[in-house]
Amino acid sequence: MLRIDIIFIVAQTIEWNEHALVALRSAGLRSGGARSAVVGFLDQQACCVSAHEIFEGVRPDRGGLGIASVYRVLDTLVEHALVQRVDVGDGITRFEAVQPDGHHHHHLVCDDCGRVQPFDDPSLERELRSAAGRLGYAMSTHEVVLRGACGDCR
Amino acid sequence: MLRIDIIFIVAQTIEWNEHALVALRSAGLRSGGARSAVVGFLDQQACCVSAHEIFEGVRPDRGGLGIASVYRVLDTLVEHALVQRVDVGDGITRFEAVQPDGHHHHHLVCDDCGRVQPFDDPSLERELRSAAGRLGYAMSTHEVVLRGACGDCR
DNA sequence: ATACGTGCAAAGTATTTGCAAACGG
DNA sequence: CCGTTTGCAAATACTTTGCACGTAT
Repeated sequence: MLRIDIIFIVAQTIEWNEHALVALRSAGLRSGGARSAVVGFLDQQACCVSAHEIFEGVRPDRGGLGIASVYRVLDTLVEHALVQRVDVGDGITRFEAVQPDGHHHHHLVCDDCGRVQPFDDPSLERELRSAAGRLGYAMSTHEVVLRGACGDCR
Repeated sequence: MLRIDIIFIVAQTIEWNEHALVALRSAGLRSGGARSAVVGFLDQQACCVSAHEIFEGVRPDRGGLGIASVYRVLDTLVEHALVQRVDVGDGITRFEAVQPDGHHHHHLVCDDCGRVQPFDDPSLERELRSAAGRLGYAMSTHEVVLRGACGDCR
C-alpha cells in the first residue's frame, strides 16, 4: 500500500545544512549535538517531516536524544526562518527546510490515503505574488495545499 | 490591539444551514440538539472558527453542551464535505462552512499578531485549477495561506 | 568559567473514546 | 421501540516546561 515516488531532486548550490548552522552561529547560538543532528536530518529530507519522524530518524545515531530537544531545535529554526512549519490539516505539524535561495514547493495531500507529496509550479508562484500585491498585503511566506486523489488511490 | 475588519459579506442564495441539515438527513443521520446548534453557529461565521470558539459560542443557548459533541459534530460535517478544516499553523484546527455553490475564500495570517483574515481572489482560483491540471491531480479542494504583516502591524 | 544546550520527567493543551442516559423517527 | 446522538469523564496524542547536568566557546 505504501509506495514512494521520487518527485523531484534539487541540486542545491548552497547546502541548507551549512547555511543553517552558519546563520545560527552568527545569531550567537551555540551548536550542541541535538541541534546538528536535527539540522543534518532535515537537510536530507525531500519533503516535510513531523517532529516524531525526526526524533525516530535521528535516534539511531544519537541514542540519548530527547523529543523535547527536537521541538526546541525546531522552534529555534522556525524563529530564524530556516525551517517552515507545514500544516496539511491532519493535526500533525510538519517541518521542512527553507532554502536560502527562496526555492520551495507546495503540497498535494491525498483525501484517501493521506499521502503528502511535494510539487513545484512557477506559474502558481507568480500568481500568488501578484495576488498578495492586489490585496496590498506584505507577504513574507505562503503555503498551498491541494487535496484530491493521488495516483495510487485514483 | 484587537481590531475586526469586515472584509466581505456574501449574499448567499442557498443557506448553508439548510443545505447541511438536509444533506445529513438524506445520509440517514438524525439531528440532535448539539448538531443543529453547531450547524447554526457555523452558519453565522464570516471566517473559520476553532472547536473551542464554537463550544463557547453555542454554550449560552445550550448549557449542557459537551466539547466532545462539538468535535463529533465537526467530524461528521467534515466527512460529508459540509465543513472544511482550516489550518493556519498555530496548532489550532479551525473549521468553516463549505458553501454548496463552491464559493470559498482563503486566509491571510499576520506573522506578528496572528490575526486571521479571509480573502477572495478569482484569478488565483483559476491558477490553482490550472496548476492542478498541469500536475494531473484530481483536485477536490485546496487551501492557501498567505503570511505577512497585516494592516495594523505594518 | 559561565551561560547556553540537552535529557528526562512532569505538566499542559487539544482532541478522542467509552459508556450510560436521552432522544428522534 | 431501537439505534443514533449526547454529556460526562477518562484517556490519548502532541507539544511545552522545569530543572539539573553537560558542554561549547
